[in-house]
Amino acid sequence: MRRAGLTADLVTRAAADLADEVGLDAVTVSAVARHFGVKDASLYSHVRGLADLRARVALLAAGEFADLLGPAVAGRSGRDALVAFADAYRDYARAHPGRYAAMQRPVDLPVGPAAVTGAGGARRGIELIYGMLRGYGLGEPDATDAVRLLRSTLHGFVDLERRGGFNDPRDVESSWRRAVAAMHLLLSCWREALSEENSSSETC
Amino acid sequence: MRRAGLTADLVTRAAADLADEVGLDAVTVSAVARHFGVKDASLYSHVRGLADLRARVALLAAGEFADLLGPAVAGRSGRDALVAFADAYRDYARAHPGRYAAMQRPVDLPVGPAAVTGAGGARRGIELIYGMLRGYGLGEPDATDAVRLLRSTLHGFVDLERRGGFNDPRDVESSWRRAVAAMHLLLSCWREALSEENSSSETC
DNA sequence: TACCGATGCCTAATCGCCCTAGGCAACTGA
DNA sequence: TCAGTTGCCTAGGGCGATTAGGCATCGGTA
Repeated sequence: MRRAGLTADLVTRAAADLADEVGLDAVTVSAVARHFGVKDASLYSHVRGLADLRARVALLAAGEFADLLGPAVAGRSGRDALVAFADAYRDYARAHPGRYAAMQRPVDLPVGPAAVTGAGGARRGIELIYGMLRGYGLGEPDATDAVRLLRSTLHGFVDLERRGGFNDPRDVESSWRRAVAAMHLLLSCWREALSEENSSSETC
Repeated sequence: MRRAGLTADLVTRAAADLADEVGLDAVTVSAVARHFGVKDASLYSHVRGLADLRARVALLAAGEFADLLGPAVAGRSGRDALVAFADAYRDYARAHPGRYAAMQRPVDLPVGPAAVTGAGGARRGIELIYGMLRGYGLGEPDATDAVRLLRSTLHGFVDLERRGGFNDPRDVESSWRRAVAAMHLLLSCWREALSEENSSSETC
């Protein structure tokens, strides 16, 4: 009987692709097994179970994501960097909805040494934002607040868009560009308008 | 044998409470049945199935949510209204994570006449934001873009917070206040800084 | 009060998926 | 060539979703 030649990596990659196609919730051990023409039980030699599989997809995605965002901002700064970062962020989420969704849930289970590389992906992503913001000259705790705001807006927009939350006929692309422009404006204004003291000012 | 006296409403409410306790994903027909001391099959007289149950929870939540947000902004305007709205939004999401999650997924299945009231909840929520923004004097398409941006940021923040996405020691409350302040600043600036033409200006 | 129809809840049964245990065959390297 | 490793399989238990069909319980009516 021919062997399918599975490995944890192959299985993870197949699961990730499946997630992008049919949604993360539809990713099932059985479905992945079917994809390889193999019985469900066979996957358990490579993956601990469903939770482990999902965690691996999350780590894979985080790595890919960071690998994509890094080059996007490399060599740019200020507004250019922000726009490139934001667009790369949204593009990835739209091209890989399942992977993106997988990334969102916290990875509880350690998955071995590969976890280091993968978890590094998530961290790397955050670091990238911090680095990007350096150009806007923010110190702590402003930088943390700004990163959180930026992450919230990017994630929120992408998440609402993915779920079909924008029904108005108005072009979503334009709304996105405006949103990114707004983020740039905000980051530029931050020190004057949003720093600790004058948090109620209208210095616009 | 005593009857449990179930109704679609009771079942929905129990499912919503369960979702808030253990997470939306853990809401199962069996679990809700157990809660009533009843067999799973019995629920199918009141609810079409799991998808229907989730849809009902979503509609219930949307209604409650709008009922909460309305009073929060009533009688306020400008920054006050925005802060009250945002806080009510976040408070609801934190107090009712399961209901909030249920609201996020689109309701595919019509659930009968009750759907009208419920779906009205979602619409009402959006209308509220539009109304609130009226104070900032935005016309179309600025208003739509601004609503989308505001929704994105609020949802994104709340979603990241719920998932434990904020790890830094820096107080999340402060970050939230800054984020809301930032939204206010943005809405105030919008016409000067973000309207169609001068989308690249730094008029801050 | 006695009856009757509606309907609430049950049993029985099927299916899909998760997961474990144990076995045999297909690869690997000596 | 052969022994050990390991990949995939069969067998089986458990749980959740869902359907079909039955009986008891309820509300209303004569």
